[in-house]
Amino acid sequence: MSIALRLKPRVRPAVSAAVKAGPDRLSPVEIEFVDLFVGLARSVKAPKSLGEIYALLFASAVPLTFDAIVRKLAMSRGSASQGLRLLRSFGAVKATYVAGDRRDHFVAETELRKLVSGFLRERIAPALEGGAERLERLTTALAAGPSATRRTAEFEFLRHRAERLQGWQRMARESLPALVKMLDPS
Amino acid sequence: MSIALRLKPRVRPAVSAAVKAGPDRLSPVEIEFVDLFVGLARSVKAPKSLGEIYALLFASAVPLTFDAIVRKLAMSRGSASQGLRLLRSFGAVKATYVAGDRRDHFVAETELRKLVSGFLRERIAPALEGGAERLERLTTALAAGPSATRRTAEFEFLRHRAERLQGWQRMARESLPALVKMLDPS
DNA sequence: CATTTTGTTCATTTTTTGTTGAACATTTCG
DNA sequence: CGAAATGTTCAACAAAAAATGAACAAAATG
Repeated sequence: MSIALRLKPRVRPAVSAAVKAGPDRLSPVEIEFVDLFVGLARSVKAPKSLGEIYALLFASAVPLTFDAIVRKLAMSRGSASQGLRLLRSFGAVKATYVAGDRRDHFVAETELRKLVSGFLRERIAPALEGGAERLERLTTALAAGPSATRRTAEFEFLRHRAERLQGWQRMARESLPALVKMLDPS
Repeated sequence: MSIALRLKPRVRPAVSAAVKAGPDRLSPVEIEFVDLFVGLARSVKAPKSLGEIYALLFASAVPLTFDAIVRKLAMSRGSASQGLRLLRSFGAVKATYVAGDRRDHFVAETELRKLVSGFLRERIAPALEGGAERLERLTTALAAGPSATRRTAEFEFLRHRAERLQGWQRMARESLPALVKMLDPS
């Protein structure tokens, strides 16, 4: 593919060549960034490719195109596409417009507050909602009365535990936003 | 195996039978608990078995033996063993002593504060440490000087980004404990 | 001691998750 | 319009993670 590019006769558009090409290999420093972020990704049990992509953007002073990401990370288009989608859904990456180039150009969002709140919004909040739903079902099943459970003491215990779960939910709804707020200034 | 048990002639020891056996099937309410906790486990990308075990203990008024867990959840001994180990490492499950029974008896820890702090201690803290280590390496690679990177502007940018990472670490070290503290009272 | 009970380890199998790449839109350009 | 550029989707493949169960260790029991 790079061969095809080279073979294609082109007028040298002064700057464009340097901008478009760039080295296909990661610099030592970039490798360190990638290494670091891949480690972080793994620790959150996110796909490695996410870490790679984010690292590359984090370490880039200029917005990078889809193609640049694919080339520099030697990664499939499919992974890049899906990785970028996820990163965007988390608000960890933004697409910026670059004049004179119809391709998307991506930039890393580096504000910790935004990253965390994106993570909470996309990963944690849904789980909490799902939990709330199930908790209702549980309460219903429980409300079927002591008839469902043999002894009343047992029944009372379960009711107590269900309440404990509600307490957890309340805590989560209160303290997670507080945590985000805590990350605000420097 | 269950056949072998049945074939083995036994004197009925009055109470012991009921204590030892218990229903091998989950009650509808227990199923709801398991369902809920398996969902939570998945959302944290923890193995399903963790959720099952914790749910069972959470919904049990009495400490359960290893064997009871294996039977009620119809799960392999291997999974139960590993699951319990992990849960204990998180402080989510405690082993209690029960007189006249040499087997371990397990109870769920239900204080959200303890669960979260265990999670942070076992899963997040190590990641942060690893990150710190890599960040040092990165800083070193960067300190190799602008010589390593072509332009000084680029170099300055990378230095800036590395500092940003240090900021993240500081934030994490400060706010995570604060979050735990926030979960304390009711 | 030999035996049973209780639980752990670990090689293997199963399941889940991530990656790849080619086919398929869609848009731009000449 | 036809060709090229740019991305996305998805079926097939690969890698990683989890579950299984039999072999093993340790402790208690008789």
